[in-house]
Amino acid sequence: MKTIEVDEELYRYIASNTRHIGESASDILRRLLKLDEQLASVRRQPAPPVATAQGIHKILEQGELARQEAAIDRFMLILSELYKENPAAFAQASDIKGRKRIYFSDSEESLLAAGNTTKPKAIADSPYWVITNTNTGRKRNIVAQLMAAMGYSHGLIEQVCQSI
Amino acid sequence: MKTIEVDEELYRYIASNTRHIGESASDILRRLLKLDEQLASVRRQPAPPVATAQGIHKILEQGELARQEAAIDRFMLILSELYKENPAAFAQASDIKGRKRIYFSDSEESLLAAGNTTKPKAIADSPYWVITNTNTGRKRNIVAQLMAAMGYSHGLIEQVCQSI
DNA sequence: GAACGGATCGGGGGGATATTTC
DNA sequence: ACGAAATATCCCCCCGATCCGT
Repeated sequence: MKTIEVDEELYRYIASNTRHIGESASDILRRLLKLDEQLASVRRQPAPPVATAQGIHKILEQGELARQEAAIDRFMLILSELYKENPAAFAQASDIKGRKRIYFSDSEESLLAAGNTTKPKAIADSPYWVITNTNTGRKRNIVAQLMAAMGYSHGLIEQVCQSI
Repeated sequence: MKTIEVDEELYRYIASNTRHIGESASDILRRLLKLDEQLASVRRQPAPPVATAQGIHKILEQGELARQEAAIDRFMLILSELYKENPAAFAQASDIKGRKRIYFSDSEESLLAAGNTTKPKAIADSPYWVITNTNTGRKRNIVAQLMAAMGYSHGLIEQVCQSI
């Protein structure tokens, strides 16, 4: 991170273009300057086609999920499977966040920056990281939000969360 | 002068756009953002012909509104969209107020000063703030008043308020 | 920042409802 | 004094992250 000086008016202009709380000056400027043009146009787009959910069914049915001792292992396994099943949908859905923490990111640092002791972990077979310092209820919650945004059915979501 | 933090890449991008030695970061950003032109165009007040209402229709139809969990999120999204659709009309319409509270302002302080615990929030992509400590009925009310003053049709106003 | 999982509890936001004002 | 409208208190629930147990 570098520090630069900007005049009052420019500062207010930048601040007025905040999209959501906690958005950094860098993020805002990048958007305004269209620095990541191609990425931006890909995001935000059409509804994710519901995945086949084969991988999810597989870990549910052949007990791979149940075999995990701790909630966090089940949590991480599910996330990894969700990513593999539909990377594009996962990418779109993964911008869910809490009141101040960001839940997913492609970098450990940004997760650390958005909260204290968030204990980020890398999601296996994916470029993503998740926050991990949460109780089990919230882990269920995060999975439910993610799956909903990815287009999975309510029933399957319930089933998966049940088993965390 | 205020200082902001920017990431490495952005910093290099800004530096690479120096026109002459000694040019300040502020100057470069102002040029890149075309800030002076933009401010001028806002000040020019280009008569508020009823906007096309494209943005409003968009968030209504493609479910972005419905996707918001809480009433306040829908409220804030609508206001942001209304501003973007017609900044000049918004500016003129936004002086609506209650018995003692001011509803909109370009500063948090003035909203705080005009009432107790008004819980002001910044409107995304705009220089405005709104009061937030109201029940849902009043939120509808505020949106209705604002849209009416901006010249939207009764039908569309009803539709939008319904969905808050 | 290094053990780690995650329950528990403090803090804060949303907004219905009680209260106040006209 | 009564009703309607506006205010803002206050309760509930959600989120964060400390800290306890393993």
